[in-house]
Formats: sequence, structure tokens, C-alpha cells
Amino acid sequence: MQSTAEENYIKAIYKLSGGGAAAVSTTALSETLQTKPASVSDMLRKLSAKDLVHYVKYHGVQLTDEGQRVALKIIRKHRLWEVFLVQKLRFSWDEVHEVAEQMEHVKSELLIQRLDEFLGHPRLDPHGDPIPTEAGELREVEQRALASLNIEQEGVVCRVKDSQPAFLQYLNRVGIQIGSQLQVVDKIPYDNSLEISIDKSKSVILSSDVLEKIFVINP
Amino acid sequence: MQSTAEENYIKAIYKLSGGGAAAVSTTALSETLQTKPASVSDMLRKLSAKDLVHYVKYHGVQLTDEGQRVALKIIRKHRLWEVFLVQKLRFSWDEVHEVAEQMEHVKSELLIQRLDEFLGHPRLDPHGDPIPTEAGELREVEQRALASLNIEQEGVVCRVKDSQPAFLQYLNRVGIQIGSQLQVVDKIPYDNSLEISIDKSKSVILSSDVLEKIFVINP
DNA sequence: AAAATAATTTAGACAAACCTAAACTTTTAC
DNA sequence: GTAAAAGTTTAGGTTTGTCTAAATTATTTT
Ligand SMILES: [Mn+2]
Ligand SMILES: [Mn+2]
Ligand SMILES: [Mn+2]
Ligand SMILES: [Mn+2]
Repeated sequence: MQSTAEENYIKAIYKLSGGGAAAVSTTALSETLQTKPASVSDMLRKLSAKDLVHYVKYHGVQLTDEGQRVALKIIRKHRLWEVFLVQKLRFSWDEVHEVAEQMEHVKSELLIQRLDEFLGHPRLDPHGDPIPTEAGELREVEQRALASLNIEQEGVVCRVKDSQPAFLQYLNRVGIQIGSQLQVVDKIPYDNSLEISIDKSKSVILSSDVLEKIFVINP
Repeated sequence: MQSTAEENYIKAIYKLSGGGAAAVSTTALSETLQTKPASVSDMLRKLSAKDLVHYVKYHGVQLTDEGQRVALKIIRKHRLWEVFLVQKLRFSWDEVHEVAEQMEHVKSELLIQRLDEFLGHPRLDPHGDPIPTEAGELREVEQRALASLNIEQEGVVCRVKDSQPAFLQYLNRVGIQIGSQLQVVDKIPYDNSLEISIDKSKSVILSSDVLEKIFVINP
């Protein structure tokens, strides 16, 4: 059984490695987890001793198969709780992350099975992220970053890859949500920003930072 | 903000003091919390420094007003989650305690407000224990221990004061639940056990230990 | 291919929450 | 009213997860 701290490290390694493939650096982890690199080194030694990660000093860390299994379980719990908060408790998508960050660590197989059932086995969380199945499978949908669209091209928002309230509140402000129909009106080469029309009405200019975090499918 | 450990101590002090009145001993706490008396002493010094308890060395501990406020908040969360688990996730009353013991420590005012609303502002948890209001008020209902009933007297089960799965499963087994109509058929003076009829049909003999933990109201 | 810079690890500390063993109070028994 | 027993606290450790400062390794520059 893992501690809350260990679980948070495992989840961070999973996310930074892009699903388990690439090796993750100490610094990258220290940034996402808001801890000092020295503390990360300590924890990696510990996770390695528990065979949850492959860790080669000075050369980064990767999840073992077991580590990956654990990561997907925590992500499943996190995303199911997010669905619960939005659909049942009327939270908005920018309010759920911090709470789900705590609830994901509650230990009970029965709880998560029943929660999944109660929610009707949802496939996606409120940010469009897929929910791993009980068996630990993750179905990614074909999708592209808004940044990769050309003039005139269209897409429907299916996912936003940043859970910080400030970012989500910004999207609320400009009127973008999951399901919004976007179209590229103009490209501004100077800074790679795009002018985007939302649901065929008002249009806004989005910075390249923002464009990288919004994902769309073909309409 | 209190840690999970601190919250568990505060809740235990509240319960052992019978709602905040009496002083609680180190040993009593060490038993309910399954820690050594020495560890309890440490924690009491700490809670005292935080003004959550009045602590006089060698003479027991009591909650301050602030400590009492905190205790009621945790108990409110615990009992609301128990209701959620039973009513929404189809847990049985003997499965909820351990999970609620974890969920009660999730920090979010909004969460608990919305949960309360989602559940329809329940007054009682699955064991018949009253749920403190948001303002921290606890309405106790008039009730008596089954042990205090005489021959022929009747009562409706409104509360059971032991959350251990083994005890609740025993009640399931003999067929007693909240709302059961009980009547004393016979008294066995030898060991203060009683023969009790359940819902006017089958009857069982209950030990005095068990009789002290079941509470009834007049039918 | 050094030297400089950046990334990472080790060493040594600390707070929280627990432990055992020893010392100290309070209570109970005589 | 003392002595034994019971209850409680203190002293000194351990583990977990963090930190800062120093040492080490890897990478980049020249
Ligand atoms: Mn978390
Ligand atoms: Mn999410
Ligand atoms: Mn608890
Ligand atoms: Mn209960």
C-alpha cells in the first residue's frame, strides 16, 4: 500500500513521461510537485526499492509495470471523483481539481467500483480526459492541439490539458468549454497566436500557450 | 488547519467525554485510538498549544470551545459521507465506517455543503446518530438503552452505538435494524440478558453488552 | 578537451507522529 | 498514613517526508 506522497509522485511521473514511455528528470518532478530536487531524489530511491520505478541515478526515472498499474488506478479515482463533483454536486470544472486531489487517495476498492457504477461508467472527466477502466486500460481519442489548425479549419473542443483554476476560469471567460465549435479565422505569424471564432459567433485571439492546451476533434 | 491525526484525536476526545462535558483520560484515548499512552501525552501537549483542548497533566483533557467546533465539523462530515455511501452507493451499514473515517478528512467547505444538499439535508446517519448542522448544532432525540426496558415493554430501534462491522453484522444476523419493533419477552436475572421479540415474530436472547448499545424510542 | 554551467545526489537537519523504557504522580489498599 | 499499584509523563529513538548546503556527475561552451 502506498502513502499519499508516494501516490502523488507516481502520478506525476506518469503524467510527465507521457503515459510511461519517456524517462522523467528530477527537476521536472520537483517543479510539478513543488518540492526541492533533493527531496525528489530521496523519494525516487524509495520508490525504486519498492519496485514501482526504474531509477538510474543522474539519468531519470520511469514507472515499472507495477508503477504504471498504480498510476492508472489513482488517475481513475481522480477523474471519477471529478465527474461526481461536477455532475452530482454541481461543481464547475475549475473547482474540482483540488478536491479530487485529496479524494483520489481514499482507499477502498468497493468505493470506487460503486462510484463508477453510480456515475454510469463515464468515459471522460470534466476536462475531456479519458477515465482508465477498472482493468487499467486507457482509450485515447484521436485529437489535435488547437495550435496545429490552419486558417478556415474547424474543430470541436474535446479536452483541455491544464487543470489550474486560473486557466479554466480564463476559458469560461472567453466562452470556451468542452463541445464548443471553434474555427480558425486568422493566423498572426508574429507570435503564433490565432484568431478563433467560438460557436460561429464571437471571435477571440488566443496565445500559442493557450492553443497548445486545447484539443479538438473533427466536427 | 488540523492534520488527520489531530482530527482523529479531537473526535475521540469529543466522543469519550460524552459531548464535551467530562474530562478524558490518556489511557481511554490510547485505547480508542490504538496508540500508546506516551504518544497520546505528546499529542495532548500539542493540541493544548493550539488551544484546541484544556489539558492538565495527570488530570485529563477536555475540548475548548474551538476544539468542540472542530469536533462537530468532523463528525458532520463523517456522518454525511456515511449517508452518501449507504443511500447512493448501496453500502450496507457495516461497510461504511472505515471509508467514512478517511473521507471525513477531505478539506473543502463547498464539498460538504453541496454533499449535504445533494443528500437532502439528512438528520440521521445510517446508525441513527444525529448529524450536526452547518452551524454546529446537534439535536439529540429522547431515547433509552434497550437494557433499561422491563418485561412487556416495547420500543423502536433508533440508534446503535457501535460502528464495528462485527457488531453490525451480528445485528444483521439476528435481524435487528433501525426501525425494528422490539419487545421484551423475558428477563434473565443471572446475567442481565433479555429475551427480545423482533417485529412481533422471532425472538432472540441478547447479552447485556449488546443491550447497552441498542437504543429505542417509544413505539 | 578543458572549463564553465547546469542538473543531480549526498549529508546533515527538522517536524510530525509514533514507539519503548524509565521516571514520576495519583489512586488504592492496608 | 504509608506502601503498592495504576496511570501518566518524560527521555531518547525511529520513520516519513521535507529542507539547505555541499559534493558530485552530466552537459554545454569555448
Ligand atoms: Mn493527490
Ligand atoms: Mn481532470
Ligand atoms: Mn478519521
Ligand atoms: Mn455512523
